[in-house]
Amino acid sequence: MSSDEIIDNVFDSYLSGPKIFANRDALRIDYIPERLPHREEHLKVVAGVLAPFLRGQRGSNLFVYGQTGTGKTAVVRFVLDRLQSRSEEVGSMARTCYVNCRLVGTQYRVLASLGQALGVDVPFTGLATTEVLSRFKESLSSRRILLIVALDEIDALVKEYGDALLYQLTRLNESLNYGRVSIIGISNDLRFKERLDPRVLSSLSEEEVVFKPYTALEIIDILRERAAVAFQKGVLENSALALCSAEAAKEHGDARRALDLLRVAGEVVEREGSKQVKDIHVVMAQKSIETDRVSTVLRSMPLHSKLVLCGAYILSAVGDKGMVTGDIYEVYQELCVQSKTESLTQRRVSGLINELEVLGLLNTRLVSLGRYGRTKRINLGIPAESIRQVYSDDSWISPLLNYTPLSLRRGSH
DNA sequence: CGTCCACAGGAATGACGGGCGG
DNA sequence: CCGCCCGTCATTCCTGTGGACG
Repeated sequence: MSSDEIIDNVFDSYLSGPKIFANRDALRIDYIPERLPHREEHLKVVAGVLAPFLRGQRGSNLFVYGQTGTGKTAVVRFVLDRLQSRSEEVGSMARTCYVNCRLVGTQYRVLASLGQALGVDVPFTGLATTEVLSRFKESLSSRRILLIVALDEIDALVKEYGDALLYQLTRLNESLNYGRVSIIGISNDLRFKERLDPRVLSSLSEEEVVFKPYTALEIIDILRERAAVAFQKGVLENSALALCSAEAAKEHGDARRALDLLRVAGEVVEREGSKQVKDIHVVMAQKSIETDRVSTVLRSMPLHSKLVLCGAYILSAVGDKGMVTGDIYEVYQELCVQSKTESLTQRRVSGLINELEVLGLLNTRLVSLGRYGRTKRINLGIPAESIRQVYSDDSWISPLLNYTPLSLRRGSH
């Protein structure tokens, strides 16, 4: 069979197979649905805070807090959309602007996107931040605009750059003759408030909404709404849907996780050419999401992290469980010799081990062995097999997978 | 009961690379 | 295009520490 034929076969079987999705996008996280089940109260609060804008008055600033996948972004964007269109109907000067701080990146670019929302021309670069700010002010003031700024993942911005920009924005109204600004800050890290100047904090959280995680039952309702749009009729089994929500509920009620799971399950079914999404597909989806995650980090890690992990892999295979930092460092150094790489210091490797732990690739526990020192006991956080699998087609690492450490060469110890 | 092991992990400093402003 | 600045990664040097051993 020629390559062309192979490809055509795949395409054909895809096209001729049963159709699973009606509108796959409805399961994506940036999709704004028609209804937001179990967020009626929050919608009311947010809409209430913003309502004064339609009468040309400034509403309060608002701080929205909640863990990932609790509907913060969806609720805020939903209300902003409605407000924008109502505002145009009644001819108010209220405008809205939504910015994801983490995606946009820097203070400058956040400010630039605010400017663009007003139609101000801001070059990608070249202007001082204060210059952008004053153009922004000028535009607000001259056109008497009431602007609602939603800053999503605001914690990322503050973590990187401090609260200087927020300070400017919260104080903007004092120096404006006409036009007003309100801020909606969205964060999933409550501790980030501690980093704020008290003046900024009190101004930002004039009003506050906390989004609690969804319960498993609530997630079922959400999935049902989305699934009705996303899937063809009769394709999705109820129990599969319930399983998705149960799994997501385990993870602090993360609706985003549930939607991902459901989408991937649908894709699994599509690929294998079956007609229905069943429990088994959800389980497969879960595995596939996890292995995807693991194999991307494993592949994208810097070389020395790979070598350290590889050392841990070798030691764990030897079975001599109870490896500690020193053991890994020793093997790591040998691996460096093998691959003709300069080795890093123990201090650094100790840091790398901590990073690997954060990624969930290693489990570590601080232990004291008394007379024999104080160190970290380390285990693999993922199956050894997945490490072997991913690294066996890495030309740098694969020759090292079967290396035998010197300490074991003569069979002693 | 004090020692002292084998590290943990903080602070200061240096090398490097990439983007920004002029 | 160049110099400057800033962030990241790494090194060096350091102080801290739980508990078995003597």
